[in-house]
Amino acid sequence: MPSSAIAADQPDGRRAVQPSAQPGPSTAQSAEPPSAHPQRTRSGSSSHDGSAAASALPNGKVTLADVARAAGVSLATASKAMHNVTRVSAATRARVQQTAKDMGYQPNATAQSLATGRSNAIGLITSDFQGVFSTPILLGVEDELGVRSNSVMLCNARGDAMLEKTYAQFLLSRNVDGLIIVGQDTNPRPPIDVDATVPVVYAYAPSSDPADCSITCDNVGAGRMAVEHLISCGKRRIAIIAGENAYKAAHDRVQGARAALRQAGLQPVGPVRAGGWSADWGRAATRLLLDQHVEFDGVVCQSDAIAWGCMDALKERGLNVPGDVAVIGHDDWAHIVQGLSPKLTSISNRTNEIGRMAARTIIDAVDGHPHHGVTYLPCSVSQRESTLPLSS
Amino acid sequence: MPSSAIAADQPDGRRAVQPSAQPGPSTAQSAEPPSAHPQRTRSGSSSHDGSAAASALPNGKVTLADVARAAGVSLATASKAMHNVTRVSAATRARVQQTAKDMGYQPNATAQSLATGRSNAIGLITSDFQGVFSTPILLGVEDELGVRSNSVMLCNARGDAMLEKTYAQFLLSRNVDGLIIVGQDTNPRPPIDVDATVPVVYAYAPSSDPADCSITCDNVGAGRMAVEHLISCGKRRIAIIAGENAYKAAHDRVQGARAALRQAGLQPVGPVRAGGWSADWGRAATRLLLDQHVEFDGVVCQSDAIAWGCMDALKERGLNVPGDVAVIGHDDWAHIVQGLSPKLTSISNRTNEIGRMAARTIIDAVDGHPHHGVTYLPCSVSQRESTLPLSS
DNA sequence: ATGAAAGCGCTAACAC
DNA sequence: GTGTTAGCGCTTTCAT
Repeated sequence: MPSSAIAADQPDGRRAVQPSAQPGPSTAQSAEPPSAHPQRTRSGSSSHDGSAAASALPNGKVTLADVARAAGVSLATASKAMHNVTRVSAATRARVQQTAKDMGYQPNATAQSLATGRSNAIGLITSDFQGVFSTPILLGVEDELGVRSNSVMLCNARGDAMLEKTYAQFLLSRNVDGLIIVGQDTNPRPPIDVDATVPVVYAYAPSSDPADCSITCDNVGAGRMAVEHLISCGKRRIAIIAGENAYKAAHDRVQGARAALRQAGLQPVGPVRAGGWSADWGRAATRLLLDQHVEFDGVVCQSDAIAWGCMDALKERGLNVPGDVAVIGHDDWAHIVQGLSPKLTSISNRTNEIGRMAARTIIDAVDGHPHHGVTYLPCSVSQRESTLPLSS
Repeated sequence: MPSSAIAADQPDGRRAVQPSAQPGPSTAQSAEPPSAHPQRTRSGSSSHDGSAAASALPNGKVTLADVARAAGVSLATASKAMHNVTRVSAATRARVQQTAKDMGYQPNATAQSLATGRSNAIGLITSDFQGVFSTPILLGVEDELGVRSNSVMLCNARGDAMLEKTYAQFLLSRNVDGLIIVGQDTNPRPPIDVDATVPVVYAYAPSSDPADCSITCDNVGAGRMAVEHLISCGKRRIAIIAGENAYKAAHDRVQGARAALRQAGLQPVGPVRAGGWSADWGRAATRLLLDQHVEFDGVVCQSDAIAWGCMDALKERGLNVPGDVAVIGHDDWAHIVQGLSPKLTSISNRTNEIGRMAARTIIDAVDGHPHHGVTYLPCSVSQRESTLPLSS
C-alpha cells in the first residue's frame, strides 16, 4: 500500500467565486464588455506545408469548392474524388485528395446531411436521471458509433413520457438516422408515441410491443448463474434476498435462481423476500434470516448494495465470508464490489455491451436490415473473494 | 422495512439468445430478407383535425413550402410568420402557424443550420471511461441545454489526446456552436489542439491556459468545509486521510483543511498521508493511525470510499461512529454514502451544477459574451449520520 | 472521366 | 406587409 506524506502548509490563496445559491453567468449581465465575437482558441496551424491555400470562408473554413478550384477541377469531380467511388481517374482522385488535405479541408456534415438525407447521427433518449445503468449503455453506444464516424445526440427525458415525445420529435427534426431509447430498469415499457420515420431500438427497458426491437439483459439467466456459481463453490444451503417487488428484474432473477436450484435437486433455504435494492434492506433481511435460525452457507443478493448490507450483518454476528457463508451480488457496480472486504463476486448485466449491441442493431436497421423482438443478452459472473471456494 | 414473499416457481421459459462471445447483428449477415426500408413505428396520428393537408415529402415529412402553399402565402412569408419576428400581419402569422400545426409541420433543423450557420447544438467530449464524475456533469449540461432546445452531441475520447482532437474536428464539421470538454479529475490539462472557431469551455479538468474558460469545483474550499463541519460538531482532534498524491484535488483539499484548522488554532492530528482513493487505502490508513496511538475524534477522508474503509477499520477496533469518531467524506457518491451505516456525511462537488454552468457559459459565449479564466464552483456539505453532533 | 446544373429545406436581403 | 431571389455546402443526375 503506497503512502506518502503530503506537502505541508501553503498560503490559502484562491477563493471560490460565484458563491450565490444560483451561480451562473446567465443569471446576471456579464460584467465583461459584450464583445461581438466568441472566444477562439489559438494553437496549431494545420500541421503541413503551405501549398497554395486558395481562399477560405470568413469563418476560416475551406469548402469543397475551394479545393476544386485549387485542384483545377469542377465541384462535382471534386466531390466524387473525395468519395473514392464513382468513375474518376486515379490521377485526379489523388490530386484532389492531396489538395484537400493540404488545405485542411473538412467536409461540412450539415450540408452533406441536407443533400443526402442521412445525418450519420443517431438520437439517444435516456430516462435515467441518476445514470447508474444508462451511463455504461450510453458509453457503449458511443464506443460503437464513434468507430463508424457516427455521432450521438443525447437527450434526457427524466422518465417523463411527454418530454420523451417532445425530444423524439426534436431529434427527428435534426434528421437523426435512428433512435435509441434507454430505460432505467428492465420493466417493459410502452413504445414511444411518435410516428418515427427512422428505426427505433429500446435498450435495457424493452418495448411492450413485440414488433419493436429491444435489447436487454437476461435476468432469468443471471439468477440461474448466481446459484450455479454458489453450487460450484461447494455451497448447498442457499438463501435468496430479492430486490424490489415492483421490478421485473427481481422476479426474473428469482425465477432463474429457483430453476437452477431445482435442477440441482435443491430449493431456497428460508423464505425469499423482496424489499428493495438498498444496503439497509440487505442488513434487515439478513438479520431476519439469522434471527429465524435459517441455516445457509451461501446467499444470492439481488443487488450489490443488498450484498453489502448482507455482509455487514454477517460480520456483525461473527460469521466469516466466504468461509461460513459465500455471498454473491447482482449488477457488478465497480465501486461497491471493489470497496467491500472481501471483494464481492457479482453478476454483471453487461450494460456496456447492451449499448454496443443497440448501436450495431440500429446501424443495421438504417442499412435496411431491421431486427424485431427482444434480444436478451446473457449476463456474466465476475468472481471475486466473497465466493472463493478455497475455504469452503 | 417493507418485505414481501416473492411469487414461487414458474416454468423457466425464455432463454438467452446470442450467447457468442462477440454477439451482434453486424457480425454476421442478417438472416432476414434485406428489406429496403427500415422499420417504422406505427402509432399516434398527429393529434389534431384534418384541415386540408397538402402534399408531404416521400418521407411523410411536411416542408415549410407545403405549409406556405396551403396557407396561401409565399415561402418567405411563411418563414417569417413562424418566427414571430419580422413584420408580418397578425392575421397571416396566426393563419400560417395554425396551418403548420394542422399539417404537423416540423422544421428541418439541418436546413436551418445550413442556412443560418448556427446549429443550436453543442459538442461534448468526455475523457472519462468510467463516468463517475462526468455523468452528472453531462446530465447537467443536458438539463440546461434541453430547456433551450439546444442539443448535445456526445463523444468519448477516453483520455486520448489524438482521439480528442479527431472528435473535436468531427464535431466542428457538424457545425456545433460550441465545445465542452469534460475531464475526469481536477488536474489542469493542456488545451485541445484544434483551431476552434467556436467557444470552448472546459469542465472539471480546467485548461492550463488561463485565457481559456474553465469551470471546476473549489477543492480548497471543500477541504476547509470538511474541517469546519467537524469542528462545528464539537470535534477538535482531527485527522486527515488524503487521496492519491498525483491528484491536485488531494493537495487542494489538504490545503483547505489545514487552513481551517489553523484558523481554529488547531493542526492535523497525526501525519497526513496520501495513498489512493480506495476503501482499501482507507482501511490501511486508519489502522495505521490507530496502531500508532494517534488520538482523534474526527477524521476527514478525501473520498467516500476512503471513508468507507475508515469506518470499517474503526468498527473493527470497537470504536463508535460518530460517538467516538466522526467521519466525513468527499465526493458525495450516492451509492456509498447511502449504503454505509451510519450514513456518511460528505462534501459534494456539485458536478451536476458544474455541468449546468458550463452549458450556460457556452451559450453566453455563443451569444457573444465570452468568459475567461477558471471558475471555482463552491462545494457543499451533505450532512448525514456519520457526523451527527448529538452524541459527541 | 469530367463538368454543368438542379436541388436538399430553409433564411435573409432586397424589391414591390 | 408580402413576395422574389439568392444562396448555405454538398451530392447527384445527366450531358458532354
